[in-house]
Amino acid sequence: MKNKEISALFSRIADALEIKGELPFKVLAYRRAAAVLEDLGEDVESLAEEKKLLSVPGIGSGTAAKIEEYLKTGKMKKYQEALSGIPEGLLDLLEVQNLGAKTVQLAHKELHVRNLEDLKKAIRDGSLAALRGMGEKRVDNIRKGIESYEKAQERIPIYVALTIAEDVLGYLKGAAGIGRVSVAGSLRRMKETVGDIDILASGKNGARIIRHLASYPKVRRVLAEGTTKGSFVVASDFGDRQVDLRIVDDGEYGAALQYFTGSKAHSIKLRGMAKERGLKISEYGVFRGDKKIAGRDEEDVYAALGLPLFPPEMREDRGEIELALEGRLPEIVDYDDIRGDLHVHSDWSDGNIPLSRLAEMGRGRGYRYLAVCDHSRAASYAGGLTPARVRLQMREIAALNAKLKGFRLLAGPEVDILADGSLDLPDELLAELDVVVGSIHSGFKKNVTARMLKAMENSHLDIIGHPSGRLISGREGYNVDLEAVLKGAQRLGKALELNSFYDRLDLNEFYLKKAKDLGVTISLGTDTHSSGGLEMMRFGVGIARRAWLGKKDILNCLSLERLKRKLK
DNA sequence: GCCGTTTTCGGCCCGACTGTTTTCAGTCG
Repeated sequence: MKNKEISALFSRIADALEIKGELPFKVLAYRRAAAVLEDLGEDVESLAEEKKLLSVPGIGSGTAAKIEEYLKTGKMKKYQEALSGIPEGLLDLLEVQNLGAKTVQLAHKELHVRNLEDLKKAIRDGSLAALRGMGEKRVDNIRKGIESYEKAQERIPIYVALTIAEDVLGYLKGAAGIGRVSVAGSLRRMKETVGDIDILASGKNGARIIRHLASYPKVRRVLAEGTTKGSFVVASDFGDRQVDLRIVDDGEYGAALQYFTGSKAHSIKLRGMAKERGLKISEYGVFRGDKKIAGRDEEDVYAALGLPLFPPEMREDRGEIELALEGRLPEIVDYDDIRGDLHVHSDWSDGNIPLSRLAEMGRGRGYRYLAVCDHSRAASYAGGLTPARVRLQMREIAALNAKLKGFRLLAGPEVDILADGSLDLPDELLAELDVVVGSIHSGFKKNVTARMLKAMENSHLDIIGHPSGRLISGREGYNVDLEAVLKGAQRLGKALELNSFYDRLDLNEFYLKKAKDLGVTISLGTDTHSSGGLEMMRFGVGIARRAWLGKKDILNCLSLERLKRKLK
């Protein structure tokens, strides 16, 4: 897939044009094209072959031609042209907070700044501060921007972001005069990683609420502090992270929540629609002329445009608005539709929770079942179980189940898919188990596609675990053709896992969407190894919702009885 | 550069905050 590659080119073109002072809308168009490509589920190359590039919103005749040129020749003339006269290191400066194209352009023109080192020098010797429109404070802010840029603030995993956000939310609720309060932004939309943490609150005295948060002991630095808006650096177990807080009147809360939840593309489309209908949407409400017609609740804002209240996870401008207008918005899975967890480890292999405790934890969450999926012997590093140990564990599970009412532990190892695609436990044993998850744990680059396909030929296998093998924190994943695996799963009637551990979220939302389109069933498992692990289910469901999966697409929305029928 | 049940030309989301300015420009989301 060359999606990312081409997206990066467009992004660089946008940066270069912006520094050169090109028409802002042109820059925006390249940015939009880059963002669309980055987020595109389809392979841009196959789209180009099928002559469907123009059907992608944000791709027009200009960018389509450039994509085709690049696919054909490996080059893009516009790219060379845009970057001519721009030193390599200059574009990177746009990543620095508080430093935008205008200032970069100025520093380049007046001081011949070519890269970060030059910029730092210009700050040190005072030449930057001496430029027109600059001054001590602006330079100081740029210096701080460089500081955090050099700390290479990567994107924040959703689990980390939500932990910090809920901590701040708890503190904010103690503020005098505070009304409603919620997370917003990409965190509310449950993206797998977020850039920053957005929180919205309503209240009469915004300045006081913002001061309240500024005095939170975990706030290390106040970046901005106004009457409606504040930015803070908050300390956490996961490092310092930026939290943005906005305060609005309670009567504007719905409009503000809609606006600050985004996504940007979704909101821009709404604003365009509003304009067509003689309305105006802002974070303060929906207006006809000077008259406010909605704003207190999100639902009213959407209703003013004849739209339903979209689940935040669907607000990505991926066709949801058009479908809703036709009354065909799909119903997606809810957080409490999940009847059980289909991937947890116990202290029999590399987990640290006894079976009896797992059963209590599962029941405590209102589940009807929990699949105990300890590793098989090939995963020796994880204390993988031999066939004899598997049988022993099955007996203990049966004994526990005999004592449980309305809840079952399911016996189901996470069996290794070996180098030749066979499974790491004998067929006659697999036949006796409730559920069989097959996963790759070694040989990430070796014939992974063929091995997975062969494993799926085994009639005892039910689910392929973490099919891509990627870790969000930085492991690329298997060398695998997921399209082929999806088609194999469709043909052989197997389920694929959505591993819901926050650093995996594997399959990702794009392949999940494809799975849904192919009618492939998805199984949600948290890959729990320790206490708190079951909580990861919310991230899996969040991603499932982003992929528009419904109850019927998900194995563990089934009752125990129907699940058992489906598995055997 | 993209886009169109008002348009193939002429629009393109819009407001807060900050710092530099005597009324606004840059940056951000």
